[in-house]
Amino acid sequence: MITAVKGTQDLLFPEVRRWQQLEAAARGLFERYGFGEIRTPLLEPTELFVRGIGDETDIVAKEMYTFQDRKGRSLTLRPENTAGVARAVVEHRLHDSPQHARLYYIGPQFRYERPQKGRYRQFHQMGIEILGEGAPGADAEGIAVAVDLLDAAGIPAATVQLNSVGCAECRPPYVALLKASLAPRVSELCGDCRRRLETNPLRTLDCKVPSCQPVLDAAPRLDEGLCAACADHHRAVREILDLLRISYRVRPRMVRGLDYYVRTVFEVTSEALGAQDALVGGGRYDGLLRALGGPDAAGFGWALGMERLLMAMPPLPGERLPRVYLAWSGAGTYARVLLLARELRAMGVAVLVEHQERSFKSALKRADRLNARWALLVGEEELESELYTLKDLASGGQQALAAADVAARVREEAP
RNA sequence: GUGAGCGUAGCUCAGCUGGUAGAGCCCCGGACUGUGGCUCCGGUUGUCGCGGGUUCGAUCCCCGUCGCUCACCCCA
Repeated sequence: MITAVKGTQDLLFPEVRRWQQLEAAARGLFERYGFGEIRTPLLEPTELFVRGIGDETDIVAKEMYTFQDRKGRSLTLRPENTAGVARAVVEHRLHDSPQHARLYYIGPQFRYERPQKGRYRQFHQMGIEILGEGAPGADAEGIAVAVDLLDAAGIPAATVQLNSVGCAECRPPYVALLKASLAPRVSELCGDCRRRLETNPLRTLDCKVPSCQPVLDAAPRLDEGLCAACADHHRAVREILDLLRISYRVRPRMVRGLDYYVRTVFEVTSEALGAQDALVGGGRYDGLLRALGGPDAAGFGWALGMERLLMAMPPLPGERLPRVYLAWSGAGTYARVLLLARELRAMGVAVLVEHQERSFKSALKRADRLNARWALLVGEEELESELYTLKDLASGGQQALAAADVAARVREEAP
């Protein structure tokens, strides 16, 4: 048996209905905030992610689906969408176009990781990008979009966690200071932190191992290492969030795994999830466009994990589909029923026809199993009178109606 | 990449210290010859993940392997 590739999955009805509703709700919200959709390729040159995300990051170092095409070019299935959007912006010179300054995307992403709850090799993200706007209001508004989306989805217990990781000016000196402070006590750190000290010293701050905490507590604080401009920016973002009545927690040690972030970084986590509890992650990425050969333009964005959001969302009530199940019996009825079904569909009614002749009893049983809202019975009597028996499967009541009246009756209820 | 748990019918699972498999659900039909849901009756479905070993005999014990799940790492 051929099975789906590890870490990928088929989305079946009715589960897929939840995806459709989430996407529709998100599109509506994004557009109310002035965002327009962008669809970028799933496949990009590997170089894009190496330069955009950073070759030292876990994503690039060990989690990419990378392969060579027939001409030997290295291609990668996108592990996230910001780099692709940035590439498109630079390529089409969208940075000067106010029309394209606010973009959103919805689509699959790929990372070669060991799957677990809330983490898949093909997963789906929706996200926004605000380009060319360096003011702190953009950060706060971007976070507001995420919060509104989670509210609309009915997510309980979601917390915004906020931090600033500085900029190209103040971060390098801080990292040097941090490294110097931790080096003498390296023996007290966990194995992971010892490794991080070499590869990405900032990440040690995020360590949850208890024995590391005293050492990290004694280390110089990231917020104290911020330059005046970064500190002002951070303060302003918090003030605007307060103004918007968006609650958040400042986590001075939160650091994110993509190299392109500067200043604001944030996450939204939910207790409704397992170990992989981040629903949304993002931040400011001034400088990314430039790193990709574009202008020195500001950027802010986030991505939301759709599988995780759906996991945390309350379930939908069951649907009655198809709306009308057409049951028939008797010689010569089938031909009439096929035409009747088309007639009803043309009038906007969802109809399912049984192609096997079966008893009304058996047909009604199937209608019930299919969770149909109505059954339309067509036998010899109906063929004769051209009045069809419409049965309400919830109440059990039924009436004889002409085709147009059947359609009208069924359409009285919103689908 | 590392660790742990689990692979028995389409699904959820049972199978006692080894004697070659069962239930519920689902599906189909009937009781009710033009009326579903409840009830009752009947019917269909298995390389016990795969390969090897131990044994008179393995779904059960051992080894390997593949898959799934959860966790670590990291992230959405």
